[in-house]
Amino acid sequence: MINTDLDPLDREILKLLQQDVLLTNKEISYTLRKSIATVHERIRRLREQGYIKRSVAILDRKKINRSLVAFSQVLLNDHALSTLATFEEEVIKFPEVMECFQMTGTFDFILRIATSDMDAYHQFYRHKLATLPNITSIQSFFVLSETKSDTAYPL
Amino acid sequence: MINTDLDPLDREILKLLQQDVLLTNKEISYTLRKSIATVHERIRRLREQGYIKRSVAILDRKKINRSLVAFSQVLLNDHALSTLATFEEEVIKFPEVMECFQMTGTFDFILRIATSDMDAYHQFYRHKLATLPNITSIQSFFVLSETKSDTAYPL
DNA sequence: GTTGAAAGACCTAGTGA
DNA sequence: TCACTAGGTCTTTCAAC
Repeated sequence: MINTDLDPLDREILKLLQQDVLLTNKEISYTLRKSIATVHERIRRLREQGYIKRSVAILDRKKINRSLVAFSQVLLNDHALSTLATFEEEVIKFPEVMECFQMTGTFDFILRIATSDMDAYHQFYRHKLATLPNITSIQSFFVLSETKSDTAYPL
Repeated sequence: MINTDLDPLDREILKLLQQDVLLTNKEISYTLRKSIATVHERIRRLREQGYIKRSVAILDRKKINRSLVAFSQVLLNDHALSTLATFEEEVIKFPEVMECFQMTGTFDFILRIATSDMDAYHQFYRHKLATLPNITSIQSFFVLSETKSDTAYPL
């Protein structure tokens, strides 16, 4: 697919939808001084071409009993393809694991873990994460406060 | 406010909206075998009570030229309130900084940085991040691959 | 690519059960 | 909680520019 670059109107629409995807075409068209049909067509194209991957509700994690967030750095015994693949396959099955990235540097993976409290993290660590094969070390860091947490990319 | 706990219907609705917030009340009511009026009232309450914080479009970062993601661990010279506050105030102004968490452990903050490539990261590091006052050290790790990246909490 | 108009779908609030 | 209703809003399509 040709990477049809975004023009200024596309960018303005994406900025708005990154903040609030429930904005109506009418509201957007008013804000950007374009017709409803134009806005509608642009958004249809942005979805079809994959610029907009998903539209999701963001929950307040403290209200649903996920007050503790940890980042866990995992180092594996070796880097055989099967070792990496097995770790990835298994770790993403844990519901506590919100994100898993393979990394450059002094460890192999970084995980973002969300649990209700330290006790729940401990249970997760001891009975789930640490039981996976080929793990050399796990180092965990806990979030004290969220200074900024944004899903919107500047455009 | 009393923390009115979520009942099974609330949880099912939140599960669906975390995956796709554009589902119509009609579709949800069909899936969960409830009336549209019931679904409508539940969602209204979930928003009002703050369970649903925001509804956002998630973009494909590779398509908008943010291919490189880094985690940067920052250690400050001291932990005076003003030192912490100044760092936070300044760092969240950088558009490359998607997230900033104050952490427990051997460093003070972890940042998630999104840039177009390593050169852009280098520019950010050299001319923005490293110029902030009272920084002792910055250690950066780069994402090789995204194994899992979810905004939806299991319920 | 953009526009206005028109038809159909959906939202929302209300009533009564 | 549900079924039903009705007015108002929004989506989606399309011929025309």
